[in-house]
Amino acid sequence: MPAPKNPAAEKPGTPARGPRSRIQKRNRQIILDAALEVFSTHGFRGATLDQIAAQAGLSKPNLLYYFDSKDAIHRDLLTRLLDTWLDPLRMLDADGDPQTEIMAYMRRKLEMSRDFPRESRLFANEILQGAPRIEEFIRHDLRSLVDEKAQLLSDWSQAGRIARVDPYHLIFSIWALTQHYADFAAQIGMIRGDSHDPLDGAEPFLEQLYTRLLTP
Amino acid sequence: MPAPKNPAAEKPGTPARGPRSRIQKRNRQIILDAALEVFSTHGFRGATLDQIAAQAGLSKPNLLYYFDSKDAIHRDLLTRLLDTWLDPLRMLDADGDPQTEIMAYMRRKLEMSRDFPRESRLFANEILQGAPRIEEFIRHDLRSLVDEKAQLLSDWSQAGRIARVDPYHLIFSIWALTQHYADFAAQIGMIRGDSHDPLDGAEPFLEQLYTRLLTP
DNA sequence: ATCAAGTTTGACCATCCAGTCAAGAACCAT
DNA sequence: ATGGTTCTTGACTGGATGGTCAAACTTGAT
Repeated sequence: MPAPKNPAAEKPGTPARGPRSRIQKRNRQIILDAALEVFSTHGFRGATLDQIAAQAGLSKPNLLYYFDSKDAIHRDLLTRLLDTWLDPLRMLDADGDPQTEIMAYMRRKLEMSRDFPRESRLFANEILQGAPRIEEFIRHDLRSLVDEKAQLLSDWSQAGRIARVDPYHLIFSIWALTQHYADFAAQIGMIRGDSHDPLDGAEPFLEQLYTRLLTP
Repeated sequence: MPAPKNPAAEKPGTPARGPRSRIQKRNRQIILDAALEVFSTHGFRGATLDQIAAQAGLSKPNLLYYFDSKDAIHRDLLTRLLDTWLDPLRMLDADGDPQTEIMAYMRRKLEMSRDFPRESRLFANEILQGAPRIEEFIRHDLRSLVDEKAQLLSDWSQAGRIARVDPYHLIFSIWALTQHYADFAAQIGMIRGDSHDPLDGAEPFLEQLYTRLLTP
């Protein structure tokens, strides 16, 4: 009298906390990487499981052995992304030198565009669609962090340690300028030549820009 | 013996150059407006004809009476968009005062983000997906325009009429900073409060930023 | 009023796509 | 080697979606 299903061995997805075998770990990573590639360029609805499966070199049913659904893959990617998305801004240190700190923040964000352009595009896709899946994150985690750091920037500004600038727009400008190099890389490549690194020259330019903007 | 089809009266779409009746003109406009709304937030594949039909208050077959296909609607929107997308940069006048001209360009782009945020998001969606449908436009029209204006900026820079800046990154920075307010409006709204106008304070900030950047 | 052209739609079709399932293949502890 | 577990997949299903069509309705010139 066999049980209708193996009771303990559910889908490895959500219930089993950590991937057990080496195969699990490896394949889940392969799938997430393939899915990041596909979701970041086609958006959630524009991506198909077949595309992701092909990209991963696995069969579609095999994807669904490792993840409960297309949505679960996407959610997993977003969760991992958001975990680290705030870090650069979090590191803005109230005790450091204002200009140095802001410059370092800009540089960290630029590095993220260089090292994780697909993650940036995944995020951009989500925001473009009205951020339905990460609304809570933005309204709470991101908002409170931004409010806190804007206050810090405002204090620095008041104290004359940086020029008088609107702190929110200062933060938005860093987001816009750095993420642009990841999100619009296709356009930049077509304009400057595809062999050209889109980020070439970006850092000196942004350093010049923010030095001039922030110096009191 | 009626002809199997009315021979001259094809689909009003491509063949008939201009919409004839008042109804044609009105409904095509309604459809394009609805489609812009839906495509700009969901992307091409994420949008459905049913969504567009509902938004337009028309039936799905009726959409397809006015346009040959989903793709035709999208193509029409993009074509109309690209027609005007270059205008702000085109207006950058070699005979004007450099700082005034660049500032005016920035302001025109910011106005476009204010007045046509959906068009900006439609464009952003297209670029995020690797610009498959507008690659030719970018590689030829946009690229040659940017090259030309970059040369102009470079000349101004060499002549000491503006600070020494990388002309390409200067242009990209204007794109990034202005389009961000349209493309990431959802995020800005969630951070600053949805009742708050996302663009509030943007113009003074950008004026300050570019004044400081460009003054020699 | 009449009728031909233009407009609208319910019903339908073919394809695509997320997700299922049962059977088979690979793995691994003994 | 053996047997239970984990992994893999071909074949399938149900629903969504782009697009068709013929029949009906509306419009406007006469």
